Amino acid sequence: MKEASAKDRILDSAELLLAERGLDATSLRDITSSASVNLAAVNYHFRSKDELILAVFTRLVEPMTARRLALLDALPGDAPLEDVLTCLFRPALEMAKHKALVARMYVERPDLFQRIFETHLRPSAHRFAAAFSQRLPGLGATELGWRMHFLVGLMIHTLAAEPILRAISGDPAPLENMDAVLAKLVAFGAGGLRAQPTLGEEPYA
Amino acid sequence: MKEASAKDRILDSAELLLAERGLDATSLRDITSSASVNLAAVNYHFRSKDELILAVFTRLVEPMTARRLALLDALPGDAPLEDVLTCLFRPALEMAKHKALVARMYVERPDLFQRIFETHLRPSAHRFAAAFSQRLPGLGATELGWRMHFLVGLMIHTLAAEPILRAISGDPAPLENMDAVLAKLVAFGAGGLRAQPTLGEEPYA
DNA sequence: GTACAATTCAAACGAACGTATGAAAGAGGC
DNA sequence: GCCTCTTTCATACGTTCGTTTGAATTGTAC
Repeated sequence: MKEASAKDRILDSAELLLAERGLDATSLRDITSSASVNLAAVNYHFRSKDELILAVFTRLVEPMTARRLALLDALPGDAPLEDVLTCLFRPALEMAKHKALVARMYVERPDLFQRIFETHLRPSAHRFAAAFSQRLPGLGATELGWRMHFLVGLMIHTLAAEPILRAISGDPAPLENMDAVLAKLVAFGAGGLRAQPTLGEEPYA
Repeated sequence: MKEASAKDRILDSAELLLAERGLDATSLRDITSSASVNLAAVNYHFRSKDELILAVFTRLVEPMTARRLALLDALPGDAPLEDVLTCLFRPALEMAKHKALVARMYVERPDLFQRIFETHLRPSAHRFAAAFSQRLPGLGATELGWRMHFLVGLMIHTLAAEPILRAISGDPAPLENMDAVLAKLVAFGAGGLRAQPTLGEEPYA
């Protein structure tokens, strides 16, 4: 049993705590004491708290994107819309227990989120846009952009909502049954994508 | 032209700054200097920062709920699903320039959000659930609960996404044309609500 | 073993935060 | 005028934060 390096232990603890408590609310002291390393180790291995957050997020997003594209590539060309949505949603739901981090990043640090989006998310977004467009011939690029934006909303909200769902529903682990949640997400998303497009024109993307 | 009271000026400044910068990231000193009041005024008129946040949020949510119910009550019994969704979404989009506050509250302070939900949102949620259920006879209570959860996700995400949309699309005010956004939200939401329900059973609510 | 780089450590820095205090100023009734 | 209650004010308290420093320790190659 190899000991994990200090750098990795910091990443692990940060991933857990940042998702659990929030970005601002988690101090470097929380992280380093949880990781059993010295406080200064963060600024030695990473350069600042922001860079640490970025590293945590990158480590989380990179395999997710890879998995998404792998699933999409493995899909037959005539696969239904629902299957494409599954390729998009499943890897997000699979992200261990740290789903909330994406949502926190999204609203607390849009500046950092955008950096991740440009480098890791935008290329795969284009791939999915093409897959959707092929299956929704009546939809213009503008309308599709908005609808993909809505899909992101469904996803991020569901990832972030575990504590809320727990409080509201009383279920201690409402996202436990991943496949059931995934099925509901896919059904709703497909229904929304297939809706009759509106008439107004809006610039987007 | 009557001068606004210190209490109201604090609420106004807090509403603006909290939505703009985030809950933790906005200090009481930011708020009081923007409102041109003494720092101690916050702890005099409200008891703490948390109570101030709660007051800001309550002042925002109360008329929104009232407007929602008013719109819903004015709806003919045979109005289509889309009209019910409009009653739900329009008041949210109408909330001046401080829409992002709802989303920030949602992910940064779920504890405070839940207090607001219980007192101001849950009753109207039941009214809307009934309106939806009546128009979607095939949908069980569990499935409807999840789909309303998805609707909240659409809404909160759209409210929160202005800075992201601005960064991604380049449009300086992508939510400016409220009616167009509303139409897209309603179309997508109605499509999702009408989708074929999944088979799995999940406890909810 | 010795030299050199990489890592860890305890300790401290200045800044910013929410909150509290007690005196000063203002408003209204008499 | 004076008394009382409300509101404002400057100032300070104690805490926590991200970051830095310089010495101690560990690892590695010769």
